[in-house]
Amino acid sequence: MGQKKNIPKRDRILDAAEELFAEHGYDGVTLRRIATAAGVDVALASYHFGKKLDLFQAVFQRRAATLNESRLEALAECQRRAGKTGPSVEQIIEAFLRPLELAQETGDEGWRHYLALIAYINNSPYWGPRMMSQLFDELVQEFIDALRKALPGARDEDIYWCYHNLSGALTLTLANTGRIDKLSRGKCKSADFQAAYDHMIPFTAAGFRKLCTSR
Amino acid sequence: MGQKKNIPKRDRILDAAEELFAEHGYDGVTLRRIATAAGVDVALASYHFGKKLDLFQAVFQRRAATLNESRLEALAECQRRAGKTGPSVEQIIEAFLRPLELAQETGDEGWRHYLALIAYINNSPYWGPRMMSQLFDELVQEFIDALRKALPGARDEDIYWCYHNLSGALTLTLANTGRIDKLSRGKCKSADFQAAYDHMIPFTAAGFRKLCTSR
DNA sequence: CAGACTATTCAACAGGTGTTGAATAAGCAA
DNA sequence: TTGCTTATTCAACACCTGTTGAATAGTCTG
Repeated sequence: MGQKKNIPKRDRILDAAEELFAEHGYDGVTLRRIATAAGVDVALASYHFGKKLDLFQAVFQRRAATLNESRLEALAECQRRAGKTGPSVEQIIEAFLRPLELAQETGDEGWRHYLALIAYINNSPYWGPRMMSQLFDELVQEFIDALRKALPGARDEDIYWCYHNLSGALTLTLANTGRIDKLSRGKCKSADFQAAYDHMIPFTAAGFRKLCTSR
Repeated sequence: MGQKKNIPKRDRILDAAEELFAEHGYDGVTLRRIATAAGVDVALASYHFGKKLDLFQAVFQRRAATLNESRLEALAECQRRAGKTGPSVEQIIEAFLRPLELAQETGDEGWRHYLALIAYINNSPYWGPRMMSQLFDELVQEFIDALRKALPGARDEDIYWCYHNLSGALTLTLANTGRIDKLSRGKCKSADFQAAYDHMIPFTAAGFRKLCTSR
């Protein structure tokens, strides 16, 4: 139980904030609750991170670079493998999603909480426009470019709407609300991310093909 | 500007709460802010609705019945039209989505805010499990049943995962965060709900077919 | 060791929170 | 009108919020 004593308190604050922000949102969490969960005095959060909003952004940024790198690497590798013809839609979407699954199944609960936080931010009319672009736009555009090449002749408008649908399905998966468990009466488990992506990849790939293939 | 003077103050509170809760979430809004936006004293919210949480649920419930009826009616009508063979996947999804578009384009901003609130709740690990089931499970199961008939031989697990993807795409659309506007550099507008559904219907229908058609 | 810097806690603040009870106004029946 | 009920405001409460400055402990360098 007390094995986290080794982790520096600064990091324990980030971990606690990550988990609580992901579940209750920015305003649903107080600094005192974060401090208590981290086993730390309230003032320490201010000392390390300044204002509450700065802590929120620190949590948001902590894992962003790592995540972007692993996804870009996955894209690069699938492009390498595909050779001259370029990767298929499925392969691109797989590169977009699988690194998330890996992060979620890593045993480190932090990644699961972090990705739930991304879902919270991405779905929020307030935070979404303020925070998503700065860290994820560049990555997304890379994937869009790859998709454009895999879908020659597709209208840009259609590609972006398809990506919107993919992003929505992904966001709800990351949020990990457990709703599908109830709906399906246990047949599906929202914590089973592998199953989620196994279904999401062919599902969305078929959608892209349907809308973006000239016929 | 002052044309809402006729609306009873009780309803003005609901309207203001609806809009603010949808944008900032439950904890991001104070009763005082709601009261100010409604042009009303703070205590009036408590008088009409009791606790803050009760007001939140009142907002959540106000339009639920109307919404469910219009969607069930759309399903019934598409089933009537389809006759003995039953409606196609596209037609079922259309019945699931179009009433939302109608509500959003009705000129009454309230519906747009309400649906954004649904998106907030559905994507929240805290509120989702607590609030979605009670009002929307029955409706969803009706549509799932229709989809089962339109996709004979499909495994239940696959159907539910497909519905999950549909629900995610829909949720992000309702949230109306404007992110796709930036990403597409204006080519797509998240406020253009008709365009959103025009793309979402064939996109998700193709996904259902891909995963739920035995081959 | 001293010293300097960092990390952490303690105590307190000014302001905001939801909620309540009494006071006042409005609407309506008799 | 008189009464009664509902609607609305006012004032206040006890509590919680983020933030800060001073005080204490810890860590490292010389």
